[in-house]
Amino acid sequence: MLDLKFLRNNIDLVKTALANRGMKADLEDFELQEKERRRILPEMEELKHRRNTVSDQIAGMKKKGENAEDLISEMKTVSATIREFEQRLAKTEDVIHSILLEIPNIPDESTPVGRDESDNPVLKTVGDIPEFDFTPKAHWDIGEGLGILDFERAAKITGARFPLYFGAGAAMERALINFMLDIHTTRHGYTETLPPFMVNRKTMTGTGQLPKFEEDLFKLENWDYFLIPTAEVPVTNIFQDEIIDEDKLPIYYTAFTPCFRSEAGSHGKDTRGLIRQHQFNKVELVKFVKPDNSYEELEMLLNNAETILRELGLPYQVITLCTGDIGFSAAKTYDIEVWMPGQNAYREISSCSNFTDFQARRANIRFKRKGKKGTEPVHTLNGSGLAVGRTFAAILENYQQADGSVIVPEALRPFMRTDRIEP
RNA sequence: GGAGAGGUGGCCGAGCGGCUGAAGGCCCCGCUCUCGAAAAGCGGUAUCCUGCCAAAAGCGGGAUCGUGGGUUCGAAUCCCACCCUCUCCGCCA
Repeated sequence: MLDLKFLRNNIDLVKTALANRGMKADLEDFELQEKERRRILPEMEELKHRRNTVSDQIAGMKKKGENAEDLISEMKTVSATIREFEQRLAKTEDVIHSILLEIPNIPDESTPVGRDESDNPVLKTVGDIPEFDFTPKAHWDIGEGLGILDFERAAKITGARFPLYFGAGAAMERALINFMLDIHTTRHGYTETLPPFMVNRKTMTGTGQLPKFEEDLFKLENWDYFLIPTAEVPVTNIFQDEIIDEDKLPIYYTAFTPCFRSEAGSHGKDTRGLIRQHQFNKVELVKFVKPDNSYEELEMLLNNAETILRELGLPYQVITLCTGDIGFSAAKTYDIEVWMPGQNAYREISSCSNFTDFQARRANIRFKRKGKKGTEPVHTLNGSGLAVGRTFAAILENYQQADGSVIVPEALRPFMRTDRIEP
């Protein structure tokens, strides 16, 4: 959410930002409603002021045993008028608030202007792409060949786009989760958390999934609860409506959770394999920081996510998302894309973003500077560290052997009972 | 599911129709005392919106005692609904 005063004073800047994102919002209506609000407000407050002073007066008179009937009857009509003003004000404030909730964050100056994903510049490429003296297979063929993945039975149990792991496959998924959490907690200074996997509407609004993107979420019947699409949602909202002490910042949290996404509008995309599932596992990194250095923190966060890929020996590239491709709540985003030999392409495996004060304002997460008056919204950041299912797929494809077996990356071996997965 | 208790400032906790943005305490920040510290003493210390102001500071106004309604000239205090927490009983991983 943008700051009301900021928006009021920078309408043109916001218009440009929206145009760069290829979107528009009803800023004309906003200006109209905001003008209306500021017309009603002083009138109403003046009446309330009168009511407050006269009520005191009545109290004084009653104490002395004087008759206050005239004042009381006057205040009856004043109160009725106030009630009318309040209703009108509530209406315009509702409209303003709902417009505000639908305006995306302003991209940072360093976010390149562009139309869509084809305009995302590559920032760097890391690691050597493996060479094969046979035609590398896709991970779903490898996994099914090894008997560690079974999409057909998963579809029987639930439906399309659900994973089912067996044996060494299930063990490797678990090993990856432990491996990632261990690195982030022991080497990168994150505190492990294990949050709820369902959240309420307010929490979903806090991070920006609602109100605009409800169709992307799974919602429970008879409950106003949603399955989380990422741990970002429950973890960022840990400090919802709180004022954090300045010396507690920065706060780093990591969390393993399953993620649930309806993938509305992705029909026909990535229909096979682990890339696009309704349920997948992810280790997430979340930061609460002071505004002063949030972009430095983003670089560190990106590096924390990259570490996992480097440790696993997986080749990848980092791209900067352009204004046309960046998410609703983000001001700047790096995507990490892992090399998938079976598809001869880089595929997204992590997304690291600085949300600046956008989520903090929605979720009302503030901090207080020592010796200074008032509060400020914190800056929130998050990134996948990493998407576990996609990491699993990347390992199968990059470490596959001619005989159909898969070598377990060295860093992962302490977490597994084997150094090779064989049929 | 049944019975009861309760939600007040950063924290603890009093208030139960007007003089209460809210006693008292703690935390924190200044100052005094001290070579310095501790202790003690004094003072300050909520948030949001809004007017004056280029802005900051400051001053003025409004709002906020779980949330939303209601009663009243006036509500933290009374009434209704909802949410949440705790205790006991039942059920259950």
